Amino acid sequence: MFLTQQDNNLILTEVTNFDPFVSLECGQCFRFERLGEEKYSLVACGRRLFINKIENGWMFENTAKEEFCQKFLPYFDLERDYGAIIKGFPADEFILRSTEYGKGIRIFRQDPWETIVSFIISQNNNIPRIKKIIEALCQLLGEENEGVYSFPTAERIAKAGKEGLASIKCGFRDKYIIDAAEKVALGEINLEYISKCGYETALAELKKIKGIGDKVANCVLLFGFGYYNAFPIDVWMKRIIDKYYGGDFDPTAYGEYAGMAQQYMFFYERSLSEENN
DNA sequence: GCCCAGGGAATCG
DNA sequence: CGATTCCATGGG
Repeated sequence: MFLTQQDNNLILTEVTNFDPFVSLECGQCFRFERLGEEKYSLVACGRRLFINKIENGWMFENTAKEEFCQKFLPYFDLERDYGAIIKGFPADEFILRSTEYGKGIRIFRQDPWETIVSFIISQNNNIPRIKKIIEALCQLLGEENEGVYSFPTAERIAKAGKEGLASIKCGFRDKYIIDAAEKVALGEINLEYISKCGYETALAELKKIKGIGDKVANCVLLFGFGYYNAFPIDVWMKRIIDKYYGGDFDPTAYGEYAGMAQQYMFFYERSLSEENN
Protein backbone atom coordinates (compact mmCIF):
# COMPACT_ATOMS: atom_id res chain seq x y z
CA MET A 1 0.00 0.00 0.00
CA PHE A 2 1.31 3.38 -1.02
CA LEU A 3 0.02 6.89 -0.20
CA THR A 4 1.14 9.99 -2.11
CA GLN A 5 0.03 13.55 -1.60
CA GLN A 6 -0.62 15.49 -4.81
CA ASP A 7 -1.69 19.06 -4.02
CA ASN A 8 -4.89 18.71 -2.00
CA ASN A 9 -5.52 15.19 -3.14
CA LEU A 10 -4.32 11.87 -1.82
CA ILE A 11 -3.40 9.00 -4.09
CA LEU A 12 -3.58 5.38 -2.99
CA THR A 13 -1.71 2.77 -5.02
CA GLU A 14 -0.36 -0.75 -4.64
CA VAL A 15 -3.31 -1.88 -2.57
CA THR A 16 -4.75 -5.37 -2.85
CA ASN A 17 -8.28 -6.55 -2.08
CA PHE A 18 -9.67 -3.02 -2.11
CA ASP A 19 -12.14 -1.50 -4.52
CA PRO A 20 -14.06 1.32 -2.82
CA PHE A 21 -16.73 1.39 -5.54
CA VAL A 22 -17.50 -2.30 -5.13
CA SER A 23 -17.36 -1.91 -1.35
CA LEU A 24 -19.96 0.86 -1.58
CA GLU A 25 -22.25 -0.98 -3.96
CA CYS A 26 -22.20 -4.28 -2.08
CA GLY A 27 -25.03 -3.26 0.24
CA GLN A 28 -23.29 -2.54 3.54
CA CYS A 29 -23.43 1.24 3.34
CA PHE A 30 -26.07 3.74 2.20
CA ARG A 31 -24.75 7.31 2.31
CA PHE A 32 -23.01 7.37 -1.05
CA GLU A 33 -23.70 8.45 -4.58
CA ARG A 34 -22.38 7.29 -7.91
CA LEU A 35 -21.34 10.37 -9.87
CA GLY A 36 -19.98 8.57 -12.92
CA GLU A 37 -17.93 5.64 -14.19
CA GLU A 38 -14.92 6.71 -12.21
CA LYS A 39 -16.28 8.84 -9.40
CA TYR A 40 -18.24 8.33 -6.18
CA SER A 41 -19.18 10.56 -3.28
CA LEU A 42 -19.30 9.12 0.26
CA VAL A 43 -20.46 10.71 3.50
CA ALA A 44 -18.58 9.12 6.39
CA CYS A 45 -16.40 10.06 9.37
CA GLY A 46 -18.23 13.39 9.58
CA ARG A 47 -17.43 14.62 6.09
CA ARG A 48 -17.98 14.10 2.39
CA LEU A 49 -15.26 12.28 0.49
CA PHE A 50 -14.97 12.25 -3.30
CA ILE A 51 -13.34 9.07 -4.57
CA ASN A 52 -11.89 8.81 -8.08
CA LYS A 53 -10.66 5.73 -9.88
CA ILE A 54 -7.33 6.45 -11.53
CA GLU A 55 -4.73 4.39 -13.32
CA ASN A 56 -3.29 1.86 -10.82
CA GLY A 57 -5.25 3.16 -7.87
CA TRP A 58 -7.59 5.62 -6.22
CA MET A 59 -7.60 9.37 -5.68
CA PHE A 60 -9.33 11.00 -2.72
CA GLU A 61 -10.10 14.69 -3.14
CA ASN A 62 -9.26 17.34 -0.56
CA THR A 63 -7.68 14.98 1.89
CA ALA A 64 -4.34 15.14 3.64
CA LYS A 65 -2.37 12.03 4.50
CA GLU A 66 -2.77 12.68 8.20
CA GLU A 67 -6.57 12.86 8.07
CA PHE A 68 -6.77 9.87 5.78
CA CYS A 69 -4.60 7.71 8.03
CA GLN A 70 -6.50 8.77 11.11
CA LYS A 71 -10.05 8.41 9.76
CA PHE A 72 -10.33 6.56 6.48
CA LEU A 73 -7.63 3.93 6.83
CA PRO A 74 -9.58 2.46 9.77
CA TYR A 75 -12.97 3.21 8.17
CA PHE A 76 -12.11 1.30 4.99
CA ASP A 77 -10.45 -1.38 7.15
CA LEU A 78 -7.29 -1.11 5.06
CA GLU A 79 -4.97 -2.36 7.76
CA ARG A 80 -6.35 -5.90 7.62
CA ASP A 81 -5.12 -8.72 5.38
CA TYR A 82 -8.24 -9.70 3.45
CA GLY A 83 -6.29 -12.08 1.24
CA ALA A 84 -5.49 -14.21 4.28
CA ILE A 85 -9.10 -14.07 5.48
CA ILE A 86 -10.39 -15.25 2.10
CA LYS A 87 -7.91 -18.13 2.09
CA GLY A 88 -9.17 -19.16 5.51
CA PHE A 89 -12.72 -19.87 4.30
CA PRO A 90 -13.78 -23.44 3.47
CA ALA A 91 -13.04 -23.90 -0.23
CA ASP A 92 -16.51 -24.74 -1.49
CA GLU A 93 -17.37 -23.72 -5.02
CA PHE A 94 -19.77 -20.89 -4.27
CA ILE A 95 -17.54 -19.04 -1.80
CA LEU A 96 -14.59 -19.44 -4.17
CA ARG A 97 -16.55 -17.81 -6.97
CA SER A 98 -17.98 -15.14 -4.66
CA THR A 99 -14.62 -14.07 -3.27
CA GLU A 100 -13.12 -14.00 -6.75
CA TYR A 101 -15.96 -11.83 -8.00
CA GLY A 102 -16.04 -9.48 -4.98
CA LYS A 103 -12.37 -9.49 -4.03
CA GLY A 104 -12.41 -5.68 -3.79
CA ILE A 105 -14.90 -5.69 -0.92
CA ARG A 106 -13.84 -4.47 2.50
CA ILE A 107 -16.19 -4.29 5.45
CA PHE A 108 -16.34 -0.66 6.48
CA ARG A 109 -16.23 0.26 10.14
CA GLN A 110 -19.39 2.33 10.23
CA ASP A 111 -20.83 4.39 13.04
CA PRO A 112 -22.82 2.12 15.39
CA TRP A 113 -25.81 4.42 15.86
CA GLU A 114 -26.08 5.22 12.17
CA THR A 115 -25.89 1.51 11.39
CA ILE A 116 -28.68 0.68 13.83
CA VAL A 117 -31.09 3.17 12.29
CA SER A 118 -30.04 2.42 8.72
CA PHE A 119 -30.72 -1.29 9.03
CA ILE A 120 -34.01 -0.73 10.84
CA ILE A 121 -34.98 1.28 7.77
CA SER A 122 -33.73 -1.51 5.52
CA GLN A 123 -36.36 -4.03 6.60
CA ASN A 124 -38.78 -5.06 3.84
CA ASN A 125 -37.37 -2.24 1.74
CA ASN A 126 -35.16 -1.75 -1.32
CA ILE A 127 -31.76 -0.11 -1.43
CA PRO A 128 -32.61 3.02 -3.46
CA ARG A 129 -35.45 3.87 -1.08
CA ILE A 130 -33.37 3.05 2.00
CA LYS A 131 -30.82 5.59 0.77
CA LYS A 132 -33.53 8.20 0.16
CA ILE A 133 -35.07 7.80 3.60
CA ILE A 134 -31.68 8.01 5.36
CA GLU A 135 -30.77 11.15 3.43
CA ALA A 136 -34.15 12.71 4.26
CA LEU A 137 -33.61 11.89 7.93
CA CYS A 138 -30.18 13.54 7.92
CA GLN A 139 -31.51 16.66 6.19
CA LEU A 140 -34.42 16.83 8.60
CA LEU A 141 -32.62 16.37 11.92
CA GLY A 142 -28.88 16.37 11.20
CA GLU A 143 -26.56 19.33 11.51
CA GLU A 144 -25.47 21.03 8.33
CA ASN A 145 -21.79 21.68 7.80
CA GLU A 146 -20.47 22.79 4.41
CA GLY A 147 -23.47 21.27 2.66
CA VAL A 148 -23.15 17.93 4.43
CA TYR A 149 -25.73 16.80 6.98
CA SER A 150 -24.56 14.74 9.92
CA PHE A 151 -26.47 11.66 10.98
CA PRO A 152 -28.91 12.84 13.69
CA THR A 153 -28.25 11.83 17.28
CA ALA A 154 -30.54 9.50 19.22
CA GLU A 155 -31.58 12.42 21.44
CA ARG A 156 -32.59 14.51 18.45
CA ILE A 157 -34.65 11.73 16.91
CA ALA A 158 -36.28 10.82 20.22
CA LYS A 159 -37.27 14.44 20.69
CA ALA A 160 -38.78 14.64 17.21
CA GLY A 161 -41.04 11.68 17.95
CA LYS A 162 -43.05 9.63 15.50
CA GLU A 163 -44.95 12.68 14.21
CA GLY A 164 -41.68 14.49 13.68
CA LEU A 165 -40.53 11.76 11.31
CA ALA A 166 -43.61 11.87 9.07
CA SER A 167 -41.92 13.80 6.27
CA ILE A 168 -39.22 11.16 5.69
CA LYS A 169 -41.94 8.64 4.73
CA CYS A 170 -40.32 5.63 6.30
CA GLY A 171 -43.70 3.95 6.72
CA PHE A 172 -44.28 1.51 9.58
CA ARG A 173 -40.60 1.75 10.55
CA ASP A 174 -41.13 5.11 12.30
CA LYS A 175 -42.07 3.50 15.62
CA TYR A 176 -39.00 1.26 15.47
CA ILE A 177 -36.65 4.21 14.87
CA ILE A 178 -38.23 6.07 17.78
CA ASP A 179 -37.92 3.07 20.08
CA ALA A 180 -34.23 2.74 19.21
CA ALA A 181 -33.66 6.46 19.73
CA GLU A 182 -35.40 6.46 23.11
CA LYS A 183 -33.57 3.41 24.40
CA VAL A 184 -30.18 4.77 23.33
CA ALA A 185 -30.89 8.31 24.54
CA LEU A 186 -32.05 7.05 27.93
CA GLY A 187 -29.07 4.73 28.25
CA GLU A 188 -31.24 1.59 28.29
CA ILE A 189 -29.13 0.46 25.37
CA ASN A 190 -25.45 1.24 25.81
CA LEU A 191 -23.51 1.25 22.55
CA GLU A 192 -20.18 1.25 24.37
CA TYR A 193 -21.22 -1.89 26.22
CA ILE A 194 -22.45 -3.59 23.05
CA SER A 195 -19.08 -3.04 21.42
CA LYS A 196 -17.32 -4.95 24.19
CA CYS A 197 -19.72 -7.50 25.68
CA GLY A 198 -19.23 -10.29 23.14
CA TYR A 199 -21.36 -11.49 20.24
CA GLU A 200 -24.17 -13.36 22.02
CA THR A 201 -24.83 -10.64 24.60
CA ALA A 202 -24.57 -7.90 21.99
CA LEU A 203 -27.12 -9.70 19.82
CA ALA A 204 -29.55 -9.94 22.72
CA GLU A 205 -29.03 -6.28 23.64
CA LEU A 206 -29.83 -5.08 20.11
CA LYS A 207 -32.92 -7.27 19.92
CA LYS A 208 -34.38 -5.39 22.88
CA ILE A 209 -35.13 -2.65 20.37
CA LYS A 210 -38.50 -3.03 18.64
CA GLY A 211 -38.01 -3.68 14.95
CA ILE A 212 -34.65 -5.36 15.44
CA GLY A 213 -34.68 -9.11 14.91
CA ASP A 214 -31.95 -11.57 14.01
CA LYS A 215 -31.21 -10.27 10.55
CA VAL A 216 -31.00 -6.57 11.36
CA ALA A 217 -29.08 -7.24 14.58
CA ASN A 218 -26.47 -9.27 12.70
CA CYS A 219 -26.06 -6.55 10.07
CA VAL A 220 -25.55 -3.98 12.82
CA LEU A 221 -23.04 -6.18 14.65
CA LEU A 222 -21.11 -6.84 11.45
CA PHE A 223 -21.11 -3.36 9.91
CA GLY A 224 -21.29 -1.16 12.98
CA PHE A 225 -19.56 -3.04 15.77
CA GLY A 226 -16.87 -5.14 14.14
CA TYR A 227 -18.31 -8.51 15.15
CA TYR A 228 -17.06 -10.22 12.03
CA ASN A 229 -18.57 -13.58 12.93
CA ALA A 230 -22.07 -12.04 12.68
CA PHE A 231 -23.79 -13.67 9.72
CA PRO A 232 -26.97 -11.92 8.55
CA ILE A 233 -29.46 -14.22 6.83
CA ASP A 234 -31.82 -12.29 4.59
CA VAL A 235 -33.94 -13.30 1.59
CA TRP A 236 -30.86 -13.45 -0.66
CA MET A 237 -28.86 -15.57 1.76
CA LYS A 238 -31.81 -17.96 2.11
CA ARG A 239 -31.90 -18.36 -1.66
CA ILE A 240 -28.14 -19.01 -1.67
CA ILE A 241 -28.44 -21.66 1.03
CA ASP A 242 -31.19 -23.44 -0.91
CA LYS A 243 -29.56 -23.11 -4.33
CA TYR A 244 -25.93 -23.91 -3.57
CA TYR A 245 -25.86 -25.66 -0.20
CA GLY A 246 -28.92 -27.90 -0.42
CA GLY A 247 -30.65 -26.03 2.40
CA ASP A 248 -27.97 -27.15 4.83
CA PHE A 249 -25.65 -24.42 6.01
CA ASP A 250 -23.59 -23.69 9.11
CA PRO A 251 -22.15 -20.15 9.26
CA THR A 252 -19.72 -21.06 12.04
CA ALA A 253 -17.89 -23.27 9.53
CA TYR A 254 -16.66 -20.00 8.00
CA GLY A 255 -14.91 -19.04 11.19
CA GLU A 256 -14.38 -15.76 12.97
CA TYR A 257 -14.78 -13.78 9.74
CA ALA A 258 -17.94 -15.55 8.58
CA GLY A 259 -19.73 -12.22 8.15
CA MET A 260 -17.26 -11.25 5.48
CA ALA A 261 -17.96 -14.52 3.66
CA GLN A 262 -21.64 -13.64 3.83
CA GLN A 263 -20.98 -10.27 2.22
CA TYR A 264 -19.07 -11.79 -0.70
CA MET A 265 -21.87 -14.32 -1.25
CA PHE A 266 -24.65 -11.75 -0.97
CA PHE A 267 -23.00 -9.41 -3.45
CA TYR A 268 -22.19 -12.15 -5.94
CA GLU A 269 -25.69 -13.64 -5.95
CA ARG A 270 -27.28 -10.21 -6.38
CA SER A 271 -24.94 -9.47 -9.28
CA LEU A 272 -25.84 -12.76 -10.96
CA SER A 273 -29.52 -11.90 -10.69
CA GLU A 274 -28.98 -8.44 -12.18
CA GLU A 275 -27.33 -10.01 -15.23
CA ASN A 276 -30.56 -11.90 -15.89
CA ASN A 277 -32.60 -8.67 -16.05
C1' DG B 1 -53.94 -3.57 -10.61
C1' DC B 2 -49.98 -6.80 -9.37
C1' DC B 3 -45.49 -7.96 -7.17
C1' DC B 4 -41.42 -7.21 -4.54
C1' DA B 5 -38.03 -4.91 -1.49
C1' DG B 6 -30.89 -6.81 2.88
C1' DG B 7 -37.82 -8.26 8.17
C1' DG B 8 -40.22 -8.23 12.32
C1' DA B 9 -44.32 -8.23 15.43
C1' DA B 10 -48.61 -10.11 16.42
C1' DT B 11 -51.56 -13.75 16.21
C1' DC B 12 -52.89 -17.78 15.31
C1' DG B 13 -53.00 -23.35 15.44
C1' DC C 1 -42.69 -24.46 18.35
C1' DG C 2 -44.01 -23.23 12.76
C1' DA C 3 -46.91 -20.82 9.57
C1' DT C 4 -49.58 -16.62 8.26
C1' DT C 5 -50.69 -11.99 8.00
C1' DC C 6 -50.02 -7.30 8.36
C1' DC C 7 -47.21 -3.43 8.33
C1' DA C 8 -46.22 1.97 4.59
C1' DT C 9 -44.17 3.30 0.57
C1' DG C 10 -42.31 3.42 -4.05
C1' DG C 11 -40.68 1.33 -8.40
C1' DG C 12 -41.07 -2.02 -12.12
